[in-house]
Amino acid sequence: MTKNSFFAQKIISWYHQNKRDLPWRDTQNPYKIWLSEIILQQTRVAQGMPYYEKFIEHFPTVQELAMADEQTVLMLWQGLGYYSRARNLHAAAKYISDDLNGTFPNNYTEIKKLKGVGDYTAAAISSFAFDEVQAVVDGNVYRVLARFFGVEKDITSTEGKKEFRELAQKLINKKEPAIYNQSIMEFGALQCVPKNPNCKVCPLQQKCTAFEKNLIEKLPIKEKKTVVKDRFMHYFVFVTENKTNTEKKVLIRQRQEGDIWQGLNDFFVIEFLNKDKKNFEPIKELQIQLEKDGFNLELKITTKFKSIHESIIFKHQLSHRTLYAKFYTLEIKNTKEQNEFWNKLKKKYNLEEINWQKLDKIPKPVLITKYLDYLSSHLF
DNA sequence: AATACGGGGCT
DNA sequence: AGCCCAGTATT
Repeated sequence: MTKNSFFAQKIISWYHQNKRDLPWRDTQNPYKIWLSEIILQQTRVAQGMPYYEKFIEHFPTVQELAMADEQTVLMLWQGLGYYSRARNLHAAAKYISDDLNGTFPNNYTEIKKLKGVGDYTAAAISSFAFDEVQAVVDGNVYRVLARFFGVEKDITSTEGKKEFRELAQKLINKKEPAIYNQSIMEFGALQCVPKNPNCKVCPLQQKCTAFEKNLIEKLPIKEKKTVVKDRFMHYFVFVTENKTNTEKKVLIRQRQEGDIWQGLNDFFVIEFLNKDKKNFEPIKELQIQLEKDGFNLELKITTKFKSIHESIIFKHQLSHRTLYAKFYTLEIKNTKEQNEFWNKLKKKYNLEEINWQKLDKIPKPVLITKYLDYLSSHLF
């Protein structure tokens, strides 16, 4: 038996004995498979599962997803991260519904034309839903192949990616491509895990190059590490002075293109990139910022506020950024002049006025949710 | 080829 | 604190 056929046979038989029962595995419905694959990009099964269930419940078919508005889709995606996935998912649903007559594309090339679908996802959908012979290459596949075949190429290089892709395509079982693809990924997720894999019970051990050469901990080789930069954020939460949350209004801002959290909502913010401003005085800094933006202030800004509450510093870790955020809640008085100030702020910074309670109903970054949770447990 | 883009879990 | 996760799009 060749090493290649040994590999394919062993992982498929391992799969039949060890596979998890996952809701997107008992179907060939391309919509459900597509949805699961988008959710699972850079995301663990355990984290993605509840989101998959929610989406299927809200949008049983691609048409219903297409008819939703983007804020609703982002609301359901809230907390999962990489929000372009949700926006692309929605855009692709509209494309399928409007331009493809509601029929899901049925081959690799057409599937890859969907926004948010790259090599991996196109291979996954076309093999799982349409039995096309397209080998998937995801993080699991890199690890399993690198170890078993002893491939020491850098998986972050263009050349390395190409080599793994060709190897994967050579190994795929042409009779049952879907099962083969599921097998190698499940094997990587459960058996050939990144740290401390239990090679003692591995059915591939006797022919595994990395095991033989003691390279398990070294492979796969990943040269480029992501650089994490700091961001210091000072959030200004403008609220009206009404007593109850029902009447209280707050100014929010929908985040725009070219930055994190596009399409989600937060508040007016003053930011520093490299290092935070020492002794940041919120009212003073706000005034400086407003004047810089051509704001014509008739009054000393301090007279406009009934109260100011300063939060603790929230440290929020993203994969590529460390965020340090502080929130200043500014209660604006309910007088004619102060209302005018409120309206100018709204217009100048494209803010939206909503009831405080409505904050629950709009999509927000986890950082903002943490702050709101902190507020309700410490102040009210 | 390099960088941006989230959040959570595990070591 | 670092690494990884059923990666993709943009520059």
